[in-house]
Amino acid sequence: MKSFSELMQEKDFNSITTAEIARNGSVTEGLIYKYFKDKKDLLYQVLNEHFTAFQARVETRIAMEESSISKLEVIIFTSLESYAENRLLSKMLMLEVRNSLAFFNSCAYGMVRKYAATILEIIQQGIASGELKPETDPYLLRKVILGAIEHACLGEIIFARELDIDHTSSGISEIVFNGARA
Amino acid sequence: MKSFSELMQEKDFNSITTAEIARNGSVTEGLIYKYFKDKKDLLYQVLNEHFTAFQARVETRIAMEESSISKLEVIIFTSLESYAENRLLSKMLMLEVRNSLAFFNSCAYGMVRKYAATILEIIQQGIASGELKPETDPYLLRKVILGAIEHACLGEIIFARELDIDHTSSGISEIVFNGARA
DNA sequence: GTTTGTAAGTAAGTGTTACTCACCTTATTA
DNA sequence: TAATAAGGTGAGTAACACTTACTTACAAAC
Repeated sequence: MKSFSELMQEKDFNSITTAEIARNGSVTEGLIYKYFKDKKDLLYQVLNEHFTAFQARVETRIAMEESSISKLEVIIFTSLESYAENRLLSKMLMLEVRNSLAFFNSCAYGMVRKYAATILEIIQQGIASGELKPETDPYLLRKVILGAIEHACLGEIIFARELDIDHTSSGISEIVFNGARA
Repeated sequence: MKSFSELMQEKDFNSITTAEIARNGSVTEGLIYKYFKDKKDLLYQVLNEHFTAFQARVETRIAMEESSISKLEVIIFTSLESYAENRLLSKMLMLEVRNSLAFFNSCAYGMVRKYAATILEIIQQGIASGELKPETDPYLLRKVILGAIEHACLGEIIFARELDIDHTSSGISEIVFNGARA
């Protein structure tokens, strides 16, 4: 996993060969398959470690917020921050991970679900407390938030443009919570 | 392209072999490479046809709307409709196309840019006419809309769940234009 | 202190698959 | 009619993920 993570800093998933991973890790190719089902399984386990750390960071931060909306704002900000901090990993996540159905059975996807569950709970609390409109579909609001976060980073990640986290996260929050209509 | 489109109805991109495409199209493998740079180029040209048809449909419909917001609502609805109508193609688009940088140099991506440009123009008109808040970042609003559309379909497409177009599109519009805050 | 079971590790494959290339055949045109 | 290009072929090749038969290290159990 260490060897693979190192190589991920240099090149994308399909360009990394199992021979390279083995060589870089000073083991033989065969050994990889003693510990990992296949090359993708190796990737998913690396992602799982990353997601676990991210989830911990998110939970620490939202514990410090009072209102549901400010919790959601913190989630938006922290997500963007994480994308910006781990550009190569994010690129892999957005471009290469989802293209296999195996991902959706992996432990890494389990962490994604946990993250999504956290967001849903906050939204439901917000509706219950009257902060959010009672007619809001919580699942749909979650989708809009997650979609906005991801799409906001997509272009900047792919084309290696810099990402203004503050402007982007406050802009998303403004649109999602207050609406774009004048 | 016809042969490849047929196979796309059955299985995903990586599972379709060039040998199969050739056999199904009653030509030899070598011939494919006379007309297409590689396997992905073939995919991109199929996508390009699809995007061109979609763009035409969108433009016809928005020409019938007066306000910027209703034009954008039409775009949201039409996009969801297109995803729902072409589930396999959409799956490929969301899961398999983006994972290669070559896509971003393809003619298919050119159509995506055109679609994005259409949305941006409408947003800018909306700001100019006072329909949308003057402080709105048009690029960010576009990202939120596009991200919301895509993410709203993602789960339903991947896990083959049915997609309620009316509920989803009106829900997205409500959040994006009026905000979720009570 | 030897046996036994298992985990760690290896080297040499194999099968699949995208892609190439030298060559043939049919149409077009000067 | 000859030249040229376009349409088409089939046998190959290189790369690469993955397998397998085998060896070594090293505990604990008897």
